[in-house]
Amino acid sequence: MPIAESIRFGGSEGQKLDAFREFIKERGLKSTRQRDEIAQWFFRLRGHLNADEIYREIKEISPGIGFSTVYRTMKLLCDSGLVQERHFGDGEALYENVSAHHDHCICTLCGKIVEFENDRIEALQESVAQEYGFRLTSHKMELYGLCPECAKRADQGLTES
Amino acid sequence: MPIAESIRFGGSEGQKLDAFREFIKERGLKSTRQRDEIAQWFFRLRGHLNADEIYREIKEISPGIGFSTVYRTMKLLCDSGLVQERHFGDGEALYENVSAHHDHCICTLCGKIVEFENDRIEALQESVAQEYGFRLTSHKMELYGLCPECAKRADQGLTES
DNA sequence: GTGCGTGCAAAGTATTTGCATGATG
DNA sequence: CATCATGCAAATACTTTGCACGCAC
Repeated sequence: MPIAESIRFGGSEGQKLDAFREFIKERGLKSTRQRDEIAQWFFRLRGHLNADEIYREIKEISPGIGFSTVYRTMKLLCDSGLVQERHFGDGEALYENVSAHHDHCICTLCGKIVEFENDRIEALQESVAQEYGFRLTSHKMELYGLCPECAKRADQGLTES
Repeated sequence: MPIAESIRFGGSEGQKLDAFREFIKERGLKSTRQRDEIAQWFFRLRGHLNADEIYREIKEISPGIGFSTVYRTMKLLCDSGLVQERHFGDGEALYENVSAHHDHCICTLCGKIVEFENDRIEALQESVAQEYGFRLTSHKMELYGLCPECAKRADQGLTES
Protein backbone atom coordinates (compact mmCIF):
# COMPACT_ATOMS: atom_id res chain seq x y z
CA MET A 1 0.00 0.00 0.00
CA PRO A 2 2.11 2.89 -1.28
CA ILE A 3 -0.20 5.62 -0.07
CA ALA A 4 -1.99 5.16 3.22
CA GLU A 5 -5.76 4.93 2.92
CA SER A 6 -6.14 7.43 5.67
CA ILE A 7 -4.33 10.02 3.60
CA ARG A 8 -5.97 9.14 0.35
CA PHE A 9 -9.44 9.64 1.73
CA GLY A 10 -9.73 13.03 3.30
CA GLY A 11 -6.19 14.01 4.17
CA SER A 12 -5.29 17.69 4.30
CA GLU A 13 -3.81 19.38 1.24
CA GLY A 14 -0.35 19.14 2.73
CA GLN A 15 -0.65 15.44 3.42
CA LYS A 16 -1.91 14.86 -0.09
CA LEU A 17 0.92 16.80 -1.61
CA ASP A 18 3.40 14.75 0.39
CA ALA A 19 1.65 11.57 -0.66
CA PHE A 20 1.81 12.65 -4.29
CA ARG A 21 5.52 13.44 -4.05
CA GLU A 22 6.11 10.06 -2.48
CA PHE A 23 4.14 8.37 -5.25
CA ILE A 24 6.30 10.13 -7.82
CA LYS A 25 9.48 9.05 -6.10
CA GLU A 26 8.33 5.43 -5.86
CA ARG A 27 7.78 5.36 -9.57
CA GLY A 28 11.23 6.73 -10.24
CA LEU A 29 9.74 9.90 -11.69
CA LYS A 30 10.80 13.43 -11.01
CA SER A 31 9.37 16.16 -8.90
CA THR A 32 8.93 19.31 -10.94
CA ARG A 33 7.66 22.80 -10.38
CA GLN A 34 4.68 22.22 -12.69
CA ARG A 35 3.60 19.00 -11.01
CA ASP A 36 3.84 20.58 -7.61
CA GLU A 37 1.94 23.67 -8.62
CA ILE A 38 -0.89 21.77 -10.27
CA ALA A 39 -1.18 19.27 -7.42
CA GLN A 40 -0.99 21.86 -4.64
CA TRP A 41 -3.58 24.04 -6.32
CA PHE A 42 -5.89 21.17 -7.21
CA PHE A 43 -5.89 19.58 -3.76
CA ARG A 44 -7.39 22.76 -2.37
CA LEU A 45 -10.43 22.45 -4.63
CA ARG A 46 -13.81 20.96 -4.14
CA GLY A 47 -16.01 20.03 -7.07
CA HIS A 48 -15.51 18.86 -10.63
CA LEU A 49 -13.33 20.60 -13.19
CA ASN A 50 -12.59 19.75 -16.78
CA ALA A 51 -9.14 19.93 -18.34
CA ASP A 52 -9.75 23.33 -19.86
CA GLU A 53 -10.85 24.90 -16.59
CA ILE A 54 -7.81 23.48 -14.87
CA TYR A 55 -5.56 24.74 -17.63
CA ARG A 56 -6.97 28.26 -17.54
CA GLU A 57 -6.67 28.49 -13.76
CA ILE A 58 -3.22 27.02 -13.52
CA LYS A 59 -1.96 29.37 -16.22
CA GLU A 60 -2.49 32.22 -13.77
CA ILE A 61 -0.07 30.58 -11.37
CA SER A 62 2.27 29.04 -13.89
CA PRO A 63 2.04 31.21 -17.00
CA GLY A 64 4.11 29.22 -19.47
CA ILE A 65 2.43 25.90 -18.80
CA GLY A 66 1.16 23.71 -21.63
CA PHE A 67 -2.05 21.86 -22.09
CA SER A 68 -0.28 18.54 -22.32
CA THR A 69 1.37 19.03 -18.96
CA VAL A 70 -2.03 19.53 -17.41
CA TYR A 71 -3.34 16.31 -18.96
CA ARG A 72 -0.20 14.39 -18.07
CA THR A 73 -0.22 15.62 -14.50
CA MET A 74 -3.92 14.94 -14.00
CA LYS A 75 -3.34 11.43 -15.26
CA LEU A 76 -0.52 11.02 -12.78
CA LEU A 77 -2.73 12.30 -9.99
CA CYS A 78 -5.36 9.77 -10.98
CA ASP A 79 -2.76 7.00 -11.02
CA SER A 80 -1.76 8.00 -7.53
CA GLY A 81 -5.33 7.47 -6.41
CA LEU A 82 -5.61 10.98 -5.01
CA VAL A 83 -7.79 12.28 -7.82
CA GLN A 84 -10.53 10.66 -9.83
CA GLU A 85 -11.65 11.14 -13.40
CA ARG A 86 -15.39 11.19 -14.08
CA HIS A 87 -17.61 11.33 -17.15
CA PHE A 88 -21.06 12.73 -16.45
CA GLY A 89 -23.54 12.79 -19.30
CA ASP A 90 -21.32 13.54 -22.28
CA GLY A 91 -17.81 12.23 -22.68
CA GLU A 92 -15.80 15.12 -21.28
CA ALA A 93 -13.44 14.20 -18.45
CA LEU A 94 -14.04 15.92 -15.12
CA TYR A 95 -11.52 15.66 -12.32
CA GLU A 96 -12.23 15.71 -8.62
CA ASN A 97 -10.36 15.11 -5.42
CA VAL A 98 -10.94 11.73 -3.86
CA SER A 99 -12.37 12.29 -0.43
CA ALA A 100 -14.67 9.88 1.32
CA HIS A 101 -16.72 7.73 -1.02
CA HIS A 102 -19.50 9.81 -2.38
CA ASP A 103 -21.86 9.79 -5.29
CA HIS A 104 -23.64 12.38 -7.38
CA CYS A 105 -27.08 13.70 -8.03
CA ILE A 106 -27.13 15.68 -11.29
CA CYS A 107 -29.78 18.07 -12.55
CA THR A 108 -30.41 17.39 -16.23
CA LEU A 109 -31.62 20.94 -16.78
CA CYS A 110 -29.22 23.28 -14.99
CA GLY A 111 -26.35 20.85 -14.48
CA LYS A 112 -26.20 21.33 -10.73
CA ILE A 113 -24.32 18.54 -8.95
CA VAL A 114 -25.09 17.50 -5.39
CA GLU A 115 -22.81 15.03 -3.66
CA PHE A 116 -24.09 12.47 -1.21
CA GLU A 117 -23.04 9.42 0.70
CA ASN A 118 -25.15 6.46 1.65
CA ASP A 119 -23.63 3.62 3.60
CA ARG A 120 -26.57 1.31 3.09
CA ILE A 121 -26.22 1.60 -0.68
CA GLU A 122 -22.48 0.94 -0.40
CA ALA A 123 -23.17 -2.17 1.61
CA LEU A 124 -25.67 -3.41 -0.94
CA GLN A 125 -23.20 -2.77 -3.75
CA GLU A 126 -20.69 -4.94 -1.99
CA SER A 127 -23.23 -7.72 -1.62
CA VAL A 128 -24.20 -7.51 -5.29
CA ALA A 129 -20.53 -7.75 -6.25
CA GLN A 130 -20.08 -10.81 -4.05
CA GLU A 131 -23.05 -12.44 -5.68
CA TYR A 132 -21.24 -12.27 -9.05
CA GLY A 133 -17.82 -13.02 -7.61
CA PHE A 134 -16.49 -9.55 -8.39
CA ARG A 135 -13.79 -8.00 -6.24
CA LEU A 136 -14.75 -4.32 -6.17
CA THR A 137 -12.22 -1.54 -6.38
CA SER A 138 -14.51 1.43 -7.01
CA HIS A 139 -17.92 2.45 -8.16
CA LYS A 140 -19.88 5.27 -9.68
CA MET A 141 -23.44 6.11 -8.97
CA GLU A 142 -25.19 8.99 -10.64
CA LEU A 143 -28.80 9.97 -10.11
CA TYR A 144 -30.22 12.13 -12.90
CA GLY A 145 -33.28 14.26 -12.55
CA LEU A 146 -34.55 17.75 -11.79
CA CYS A 147 -33.20 19.73 -8.89
CA PRO A 148 -35.79 21.43 -6.65
CA GLU A 149 -35.54 24.75 -8.53
CA CYS A 150 -35.80 23.26 -12.00
CA ALA A 151 -38.60 20.94 -10.95
CA LYS A 152 -40.58 23.91 -9.66
CA ARG A 153 -39.90 25.85 -12.83
CA ALA A 154 -40.97 22.86 -14.92
CA ASP A 155 -44.23 22.59 -13.01
CA GLN A 156 -44.99 26.26 -13.52
CA GLY A 157 -44.08 25.94 -17.17
CA LEU A 158 -46.68 23.20 -17.54
CA THR A 159 -49.54 25.64 -16.97
CA GLU A 160 -48.43 27.71 -19.98
CA SER A 161 -48.44 25.01 -22.59
CA MET B 1 -46.61 10.68 -21.53
CA PRO B 2 -45.93 10.25 -25.25
CA ILE B 3 -44.62 6.69 -25.00
CA ALA B 4 -46.20 4.33 -22.51
CA GLU B 5 -43.87 3.21 -19.74
CA SER B 6 -44.94 -0.36 -20.30
CA ILE B 7 -43.59 -0.22 -23.82
CA ARG B 8 -40.49 1.69 -22.99
CA PHE B 9 -39.37 -0.84 -20.43
CA GLY B 10 -39.28 -4.27 -21.94
CA GLY B 11 -41.66 -4.11 -24.86
CA SER B 12 -41.09 -6.40 -27.82
CA GLU B 13 -39.11 -5.18 -30.81
CA GLY B 14 -42.30 -4.57 -32.74
CA GLN B 15 -43.84 -2.50 -29.97
CA LYS B 16 -40.68 -0.48 -29.68
CA LEU B 17 -40.53 0.16 -33.40
CA ASP B 18 -44.13 1.37 -33.31
CA ALA B 19 -43.34 3.56 -30.33
CA PHE B 20 -40.36 5.03 -32.14
CA ARG B 21 -42.42 5.77 -35.26
CA GLU B 22 -45.03 7.44 -33.10
CA PHE B 23 -42.36 9.53 -31.39
CA ILE B 24 -41.09 10.65 -34.79
CA LYS B 25 -44.58 11.61 -35.93
CA GLU B 26 -45.25 13.57 -32.73
CA ARG B 27 -42.16 15.63 -33.35
CA GLY B 28 -43.21 16.39 -36.90
CA LEU B 29 -40.25 14.43 -38.24
CA LYS B 30 -40.23 11.94 -41.06
CA SER B 31 -40.11 8.20 -41.15
CA THR B 32 -37.32 7.03 -43.41
CA ARG B 33 -35.90 3.74 -44.53
CA GLN B 34 -32.62 4.40 -42.66
CA ARG B 35 -34.31 5.24 -39.36
CA ASP B 36 -36.50 2.19 -39.57
CA GLU B 37 -33.63 -0.10 -40.44
CA ILE B 38 -31.39 1.14 -37.66
CA ALA B 39 -34.17 1.07 -35.08
CA GLN B 40 -35.53 -2.32 -36.06
CA TRP B 41 -32.07 -3.86 -36.05
CA PHE B 42 -30.99 -2.19 -32.81
CA PHE B 43 -34.09 -3.13 -30.84
CA ARG B 44 -33.26 -6.79 -31.36
CA LEU B 45 -29.89 -6.38 -29.63
CA ARG B 46 -28.75 -6.92 -26.10
CA GLY B 47 -25.58 -5.36 -24.76
CA HIS B 48 -23.60 -2.19 -25.38
CA LEU B 49 -22.38 -1.03 -28.78
CA ASN B 50 -20.41 2.00 -29.79
CA ALA B 51 -21.18 4.13 -32.82
CA ASP B 52 -18.58 2.44 -34.96
CA GLU B 53 -19.88 -1.06 -34.24
CA ILE B 54 -23.38 0.06 -35.05
CA TYR B 55 -22.21 1.70 -38.25
CA ARG B 56 -20.32 -1.37 -39.45
CA GLU B 57 -23.24 -3.70 -38.73
CA ILE B 58 -25.90 -1.50 -40.22
CA LYS B 59 -23.85 -1.04 -43.38
CA GLU B 60 -24.44 -4.74 -44.09
CA ILE B 61 -28.18 -4.08 -44.14
CA SER B 62 -28.13 -0.60 -45.56
CA PRO B 63 -24.95 -0.35 -47.67
CA GLY B 64 -24.93 3.33 -48.59
CA ILE B 65 -25.57 4.61 -45.09
CA GLY B 66 -23.43 7.37 -43.59
CA PHE B 67 -21.83 7.72 -40.22
CA SER B 68 -23.74 10.87 -39.46
CA THR B 69 -27.06 9.15 -40.03
CA VAL B 70 -26.09 6.57 -37.44
CA TYR B 71 -25.21 9.26 -34.90
CA ARG B 72 -28.32 11.27 -35.68
CA THR B 73 -30.58 8.25 -35.45
CA MET B 74 -29.04 7.02 -32.20
CA LYS B 75 -29.57 10.47 -30.75
CA LEU B 76 -33.20 10.34 -31.83
CA LEU B 77 -33.58 6.92 -30.26
CA CYS B 78 -32.15 8.30 -27.03
CA ASP B 79 -34.52 11.26 -27.16
CA SER B 80 -37.39 8.85 -27.55
CA GLY B 81 -36.33 7.18 -24.31
CA LEU B 82 -36.10 3.76 -25.95
CA VAL B 83 -32.31 3.71 -25.97
CA GLN B 84 -29.76 4.99 -23.52
CA GLU B 85 -26.27 6.36 -24.04
CA ARG B 86 -23.57 5.30 -21.57
CA HIS B 87 -19.95 6.21 -20.92
CA PHE B 88 -18.03 3.49 -19.12
CA GLY B 89 -14.49 4.28 -18.10
CA ASP B 90 -13.28 6.39 -21.01
CA GLY B 91 -15.44 8.82 -22.86
CA GLU B 92 -16.68 6.71 -25.75
CA ALA B 93 -20.45 6.57 -26.10
CA LEU B 94 -22.05 3.14 -25.83
CA TYR B 95 -25.68 2.61 -26.69
CA GLU B 96 -28.04 0.05 -25.20
CA ASN B 97 -31.72 -0.73 -25.26
CA VAL B 98 -33.64 0.47 -22.26
CA SER B 99 -35.19 -2.57 -20.70
CA ALA B 100 -35.95 -2.95 -17.03
CA HIS B 101 -33.78 -0.75 -14.83
CA HIS B 102 -30.46 -2.43 -14.50
CA ASP B 103 -26.94 -1.49 -13.59
CA HIS B 104 -23.47 -2.67 -14.48
CA CYS B 105 -20.56 -4.47 -12.94
CA ILE B 106 -17.44 -3.89 -15.04
CA CYS B 107 -14.14 -5.75 -14.91
CA THR B 108 -11.30 -3.26 -15.08
CA LEU B 109 -8.95 -5.87 -16.52
CA CYS B 110 -10.86 -7.77 -19.21
CA GLY B 111 -13.75 -5.35 -19.70
CA LYS B 112 -16.44 -7.91 -19.03
CA ILE B 113 -19.80 -6.35 -18.20
CA VAL B 114 -22.35 -8.05 -15.98
CA GLU B 115 -25.80 -6.53 -15.65
CA PHE B 116 -27.74 -6.67 -12.44
CA GLU B 117 -30.84 -5.32 -10.79
CA ASN B 118 -31.34 -4.54 -7.15
CA ASP B 119 -34.65 -3.19 -5.97
CA ARG B 120 -33.37 -2.28 -2.55
CA ILE B 121 -30.69 -0.05 -4.05
CA GLU B 122 -33.29 1.55 -6.32
CA ALA B 123 -35.48 2.27 -3.33
CA LEU B 124 -32.58 3.84 -1.45
CA GLN B 125 -31.71 5.97 -4.46
CA GLU B 126 -35.23 7.30 -4.49
CA SER B 127 -35.01 8.16 -0.81
CA VAL B 128 -31.68 9.94 -1.29
CA ALA B 129 -33.18 11.97 -4.12
CA GLN B 130 -36.14 12.94 -1.96
CA GLU B 131 -33.79 14.08 0.74
CA TYR B 132 -32.30 16.63 -1.66
CA GLY B 133 -35.60 17.49 -3.30
CA PHE B 134 -34.57 15.96 -6.62
CA ARG B 135 -37.17 14.48 -8.94
CA LEU B 136 -35.37 11.51 -10.48
CA THR B 137 -35.69 10.55 -14.09
CA SER B 138 -32.88 8.03 -14.39
CA HIS B 139 -29.71 6.80 -12.83
CA LYS B 140 -26.47 5.05 -13.58
CA MET B 141 -24.61 2.80 -11.24
CA GLU B 142 -21.37 1.14 -12.20
CA LEU B 143 -19.34 -1.14 -9.97
CA TYR B 144 -15.71 -1.48 -11.05
CA GLY B 145 -13.44 -4.29 -9.98
CA LEU B 146 -12.08 -7.67 -10.99
CA CYS B 147 -14.32 -10.38 -12.35
CA PRO B 148 -13.87 -13.85 -10.83
CA GLU B 149 -11.47 -15.00 -13.58
CA CYS B 150 -9.28 -11.90 -13.49
CA ALA B 151 -9.26 -11.89 -9.68
CA LYS B 152 -8.03 -15.47 -9.68
CA ARG B 153 -5.40 -14.68 -12.29
CA ALA B 154 -4.28 -11.67 -10.28
CA ASP B 155 -3.90 -13.80 -7.14
CA GLN B 156 -1.80 -16.37 -8.98
CA GLY B 157 0.25 -13.60 -10.53
CA LEU B 158 1.07 -12.31 -7.06
CA THR B 159 3.20 -15.37 -6.28
CA GLU B 160 5.43 -14.65 -9.27
CA SER B 161 6.38 -11.09 -8.41
C1' DG C 1 25.69 13.45 -17.67
C1' DT C 2 21.40 10.52 -18.21
C1' DG C 3 16.92 10.33 -18.46
C1' DC C 4 12.66 12.09 -17.59
C1' DG C 5 9.62 16.40 -18.15
C1' DT C 6 8.13 20.30 -20.67
C1' DG C 7 5.97 23.10 -24.24
C1' DC C 8 4.76 23.37 -28.68
C1' DA C 9 2.66 21.74 -32.70
C1' DA C 10 0.85 18.02 -35.02
C1' DA C 11 -1.77 13.90 -34.98
C1' DG C 12 -5.52 11.12 -33.25
C1' DT C 13 -10.29 9.98 -31.84
C1' DA C 14 -15.03 10.63 -31.40
C1' DT C 15 -18.65 13.36 -32.72
C1' DT C 16 -21.08 17.26 -35.04
C1' DT C 17 -22.20 20.37 -38.77
C1' DG C 18 -22.78 22.63 -43.58
C1' DC C 19 -24.39 21.75 -47.82
C1' DA C 20 -26.25 19.97 -52.13
C1' DT C 21 -29.15 16.37 -53.34
C1' DG C 22 -32.93 13.17 -52.50
C1' DA C 23 -37.06 11.39 -50.21
C1' DT C 24 -41.32 12.10 -47.38
C1' DG C 25 -45.79 13.87 -45.91
C1' DC D 1 -43.78 21.24 -53.36
C1' DA D 2 -42.17 22.53 -48.88
C1' DT D 3 -39.68 20.44 -45.58
C1' DC D 4 -36.98 17.37 -43.53
C1' DA D 5 -33.26 13.59 -44.02
C1' DT D 6 -29.25 11.84 -46.12
C1' DG D 7 -24.36 11.21 -47.32
C1' DC D 8 -20.30 13.24 -47.91
C1' DA D 9 -16.60 16.04 -46.43
C1' DA D 10 -15.05 19.40 -43.54
C1' DA D 11 -15.11 21.10 -39.00
C1' DT D 12 -15.01 20.71 -34.15
C1' DA D 13 -13.96 19.16 -29.44
C1' DC D 14 -11.19 16.69 -26.56
C1' DT D 15 -7.07 14.20 -25.77
C1' DT D 16 -2.58 12.09 -26.94
C1' DT D 17 1.95 11.97 -29.07
C1' DG D 18 6.60 13.25 -31.31
C1' DC D 19 10.28 15.97 -30.76
C1' DA D 20 13.90 19.30 -29.41
C1' DC D 21 15.31 21.47 -25.51
C1' DG D 22 15.76 21.96 -20.38
C1' DC D 23 15.84 20.50 -15.71
C1' DA D 24 16.05 17.07 -11.82
C1' DC D 25 18.54 13.45 -9.80
